Amino acid sequence: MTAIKESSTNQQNKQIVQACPVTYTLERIGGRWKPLILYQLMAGATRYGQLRKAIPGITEKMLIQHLRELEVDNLIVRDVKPVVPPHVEYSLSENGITLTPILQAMAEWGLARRGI
Amino acid sequence: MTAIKESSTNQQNKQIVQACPVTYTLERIGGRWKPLILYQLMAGATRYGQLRKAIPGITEKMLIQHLRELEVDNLIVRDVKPVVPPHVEYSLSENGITLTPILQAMAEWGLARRGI
DNA sequence: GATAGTACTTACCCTAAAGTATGTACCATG
DNA sequence: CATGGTACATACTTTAGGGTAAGTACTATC
Repeated sequence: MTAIKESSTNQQNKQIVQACPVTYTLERIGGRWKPLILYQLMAGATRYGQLRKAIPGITEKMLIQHLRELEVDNLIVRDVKPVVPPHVEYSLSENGITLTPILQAMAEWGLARRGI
Repeated sequence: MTAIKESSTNQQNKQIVQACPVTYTLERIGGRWKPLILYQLMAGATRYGQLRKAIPGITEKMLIQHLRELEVDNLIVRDVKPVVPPHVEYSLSENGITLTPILQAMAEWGLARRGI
């Protein structure tokens, strides 16, 4: 139960800025680790532990937090196998798959501009 | 003269994450107001004051800060006419123009997913 | 000499995002 | 009954991005 905050200018501006559809999109795929997570999942369904190993530097808190956000935004699917020890697989949703051309375009653009 | 900071994990992770070309791209076009600024400039060269009026909510500090970053990243060009009162025009650089298909793709994606 | 108009600049504050550290649940195995 | 393995959860701290408010430079015009 998060309290309703007084609308600070910061909050107001968040709303204003969301009128821009590009901003809307950036808010779904932004965040420090989301591109890396999405990249991993573009290669196919992946377990939680695999993601953690595949993305050096990410903490468990950040990993799970971003996974939850991506799930809420309907970009990925979380599949829990009812076994023990737990086995949880993440994969791109149909909606998430529609991001791949955009991510690829951004990857190409980035590769072409930076030094290495 | 900004002091050289001890490499906090936060800093380290920034480096790590930049290995991802998508992250590199997002860092150029991210920031709350950059998409809106770029959108305005996609319509053609625009003066500082026009930008400020065209983007409701933005403060002068944020506008100039983002303009400077975009200029440093060679995405926009700053053209100062030597008159008084000052007359400064901003426009997309050739490099900046290469972003338009990506921004358009993101705009379409965003428009298709959100409510209104 | 006060005001206006454009394009900034700078010192300070506040908050949201990211990071740290530790704990939980479940069962199998030794 | 302690340990290991998987997939989380949560309280707390730090940092960087964004916002506030006020000031600057230049000249023309009243």
